[in-house]
Amino acid sequence: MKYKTLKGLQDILPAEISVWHHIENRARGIFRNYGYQEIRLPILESTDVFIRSIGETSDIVEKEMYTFQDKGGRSVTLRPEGTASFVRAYVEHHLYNEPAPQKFYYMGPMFRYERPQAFRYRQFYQIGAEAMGIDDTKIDAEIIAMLSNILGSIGLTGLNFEVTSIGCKKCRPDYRTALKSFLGSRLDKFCGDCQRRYDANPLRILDCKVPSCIESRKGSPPVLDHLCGECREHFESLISHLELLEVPHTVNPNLVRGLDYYTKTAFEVSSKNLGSQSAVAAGGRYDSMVDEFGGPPTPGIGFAIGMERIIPLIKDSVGVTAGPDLFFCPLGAAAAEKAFLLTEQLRTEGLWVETNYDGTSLRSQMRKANRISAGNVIVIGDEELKNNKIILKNMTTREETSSALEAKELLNLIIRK
RNA sequence: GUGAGUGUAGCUCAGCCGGUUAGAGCAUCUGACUGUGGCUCAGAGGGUCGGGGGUUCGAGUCCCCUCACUCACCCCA
Repeated sequence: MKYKTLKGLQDILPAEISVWHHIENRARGIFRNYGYQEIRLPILESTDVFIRSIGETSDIVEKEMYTFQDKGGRSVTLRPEGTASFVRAYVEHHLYNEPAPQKFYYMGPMFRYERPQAFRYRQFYQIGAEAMGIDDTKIDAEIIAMLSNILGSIGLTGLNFEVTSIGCKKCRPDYRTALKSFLGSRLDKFCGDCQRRYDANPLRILDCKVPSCIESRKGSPPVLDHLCGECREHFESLISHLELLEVPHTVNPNLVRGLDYYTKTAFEVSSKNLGSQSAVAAGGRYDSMVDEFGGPPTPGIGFAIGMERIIPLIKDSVGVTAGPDLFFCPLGAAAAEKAFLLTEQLRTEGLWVETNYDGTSLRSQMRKANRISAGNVIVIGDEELKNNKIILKNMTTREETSSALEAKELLNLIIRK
């Protein structure tokens, strides 16, 4: 085979598209109820947009971006996630001047140059939402409730909602140093990965699954105890609002975000029914990002759902698309011309109609009609042309109805069923 | 970037210790008292055995290299 998709990229074929439509349609319905409006953003951005927001030392920026030079010598990058592009657009178009909260959603592909594995691709699709301009935790609880409703409406069950607070620019550095001083004294007891994490991302050590690391980190200072007054209050308020809305959730202080821009609220939804890539959606608050992009200080919160992560969980329960309303089986050249014309006429009237294009036997035409799940079949031969009468056969009930060989009458006959 | 596994028909796979024209099921197409589908039966098309090199009288099978895919680690939706 000469050409194939690039590593980690995939074609989405008609056979699987109904699952995608199902998810997108359900999500759109819920977004509407919560007042979120669609925004469509470019896939390509100036590289700085991502470096500045996601963080220079994050894994995404350090080794996962599709970055290249355009013909003008500018460094551009295929977006590895949606929020940075969104905030750029939010500031560029002064959307903060609309009444708060401003609420947006988007759907589309993201790109990360990673080694592909189960449920992880280099081009992957996300459905994301962003709520801007409100720092009250009602908006946090509301967006998590909305996420829960979307996932439920799509048909997902057995999900685990985890929430935490990762602090803000004031208290996070304090916690980081407190944690490092605790871990530093016993670093030799941790695995190689954790020793490397000590400098790169010490919080990640709290999430390591190696048994000796779990043992060695016992007694480490709890994150939530090191939040500043404002962040602690915010987190407690979030929990009480989640309880008010009856959104099921568990507090996981060791949730780690790979993006630098998050502040306070962070959350993640995972499924036990996936492989090691168990996160199906994740998000959090980003209260200083708009500011950093040159806009007025504006709080924001958002999430993204990973399409490829939820599709395997529901694909068996989503029905497949049906076949044509009508299939013509013409016998002979004159009948084929007539069928061809009627096909066109009935299509313009709103029916899905197919006809046969070659002169094969009736048996094989019927086989084809059956194979493509046609609802009805009409055989046209010399008799039918001469008498201007045909018989419409319903392929599921085998019931036969006679009719004139004329578009209007056929249309009525099929629509009535 | 690291580690392991797998590459034979469109799909799922069989192919013994190396041995003659490489098989099956499903799918596709055709046919079964020449105008009626699903079931059944018969037949046909479809393969440079991922690619290259080596060993051998002989390689789908053994060895080396390479490419691709898969899973896992890292990290993440």
